Amino acid sequence: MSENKHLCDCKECVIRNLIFAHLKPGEFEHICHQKSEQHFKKGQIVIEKGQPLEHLIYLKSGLVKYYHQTHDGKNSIISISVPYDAFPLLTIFQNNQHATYNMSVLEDSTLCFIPIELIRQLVLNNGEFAFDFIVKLTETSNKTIQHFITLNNKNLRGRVAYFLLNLSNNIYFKDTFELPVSRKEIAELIGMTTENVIRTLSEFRKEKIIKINGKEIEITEKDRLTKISQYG
Amino acid sequence: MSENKHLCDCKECVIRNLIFAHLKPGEFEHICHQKSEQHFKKGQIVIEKGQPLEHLIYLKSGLVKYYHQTHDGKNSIISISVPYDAFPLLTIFQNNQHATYNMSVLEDSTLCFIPIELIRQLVLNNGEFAFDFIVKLTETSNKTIQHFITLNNKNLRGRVAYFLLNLSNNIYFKDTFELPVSRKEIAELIGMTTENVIRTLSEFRKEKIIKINGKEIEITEKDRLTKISQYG
DNA sequence: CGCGGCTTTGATGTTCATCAAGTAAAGTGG
DNA sequence: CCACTTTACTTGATGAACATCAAAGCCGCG
Repeated sequence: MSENKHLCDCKECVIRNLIFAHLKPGEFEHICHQKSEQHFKKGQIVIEKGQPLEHLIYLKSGLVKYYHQTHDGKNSIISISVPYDAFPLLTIFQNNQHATYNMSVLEDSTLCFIPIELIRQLVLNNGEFAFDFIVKLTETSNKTIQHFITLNNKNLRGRVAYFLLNLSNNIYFKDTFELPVSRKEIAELIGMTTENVIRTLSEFRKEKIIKINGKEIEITEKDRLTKISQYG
Repeated sequence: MSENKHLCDCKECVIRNLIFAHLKPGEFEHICHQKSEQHFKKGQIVIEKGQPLEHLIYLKSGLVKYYHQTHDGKNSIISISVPYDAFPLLTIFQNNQHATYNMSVLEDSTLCFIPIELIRQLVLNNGEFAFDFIVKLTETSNKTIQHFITLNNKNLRGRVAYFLLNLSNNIYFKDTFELPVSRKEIAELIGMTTENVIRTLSEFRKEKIIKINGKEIEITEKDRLTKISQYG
């Protein structure tokens, strides 16, 4: 490629290395010109179940949740996504292009919108891209299914422990961190009531397994927490 | 293609219309020569979690289950697959080619084994195939996730009703049918104990919503069953 | 014909959701 | 910036839903 005054900022984007690793230069430019970025404020709803879906919606910065709402208004969080997570891949290419889940923003976030038609063309014309796409899709799908299986085999203490350990080991990579979500959202994610999330956290505090200061959590006895999570 | 004495029997196979709709003639022959068929008897295990996975394992006839086993030996059934179901797609192309779930046979079954490498080549070289593959993958994944969400939002009566209606409406397309699984397997599929599955079925019988004769079920009051499934 | 797995029902206990009530924190409008 | 309102958090008490335990009948299979 020759030099270009307006360097496409997609080139800096980490997504590139995740699902766009095998793009040819022309394809890359194309995406860059058709994509758009949008900012959302905490709490804003990005898309609701049933709405027409015309873009692959990717998280550049911030935090989002995908959730399901029952007829009586109870929410179940299916996944909380950090930037460059592959979960959005699961939500496109399905029954006549309508959103399967609700998506809203947990923190102020920047989202990237890429027309689905563009992705479809890439799949059709670039085998390596298609393969990468499938691998990511499979991994994400299995991770999500595994999440549900795991929860169904744990009691309340096990679930809360599992949630805390997941944050510590897979997201923040340290033992002290800020909870990115409310107690209510924890409850919706791990399938219990808000009261019982709080109760269980308090128990852990009294048992000196964790320290709590508002949204700040410090895991002081990771071994015990791990055992509780494994439950037996 | 010129005439061929040994017509490939894949040509008759329904799978063709599901994920192999867009194969070019040469590709088709190739699959046909590399695939192999195997018969399994009721109860036999086809593959266990962690074993190397070298084939896309497709169900031609019979019934199989994919399940997860906890450390203390309890099973959760993730999916029960009828012939030509797309669930097997979810199980290939993942972390270094090892099985994610256990797979065993619920009835005497015929399975078709297609080398994964062959599928990979198809994805790389045939964009339409890749696209079909992705759509099926997405649909199956969402159906499975939906299964878990649905269960988590139902009480025991709702779950059993949902299970029966699923068989009646989506599998057998009639109101009288043979249960293809034991009470224990129903329990493992919808996340409750065997005793409570039986108890709930008995309740429905006493309430004259269904008739039971061993494994034969007749749904006599589908409306009420549907309401119970919707729960509220 | 007897053994083991599947099925069924009842009795009991535990886990968890629900209800209630109060405190702390965080928006909101004047 | 403060009064006001709303939302988030916390703890305790209660009851319902469900798992577990126990015991017996049934069926298929060697």
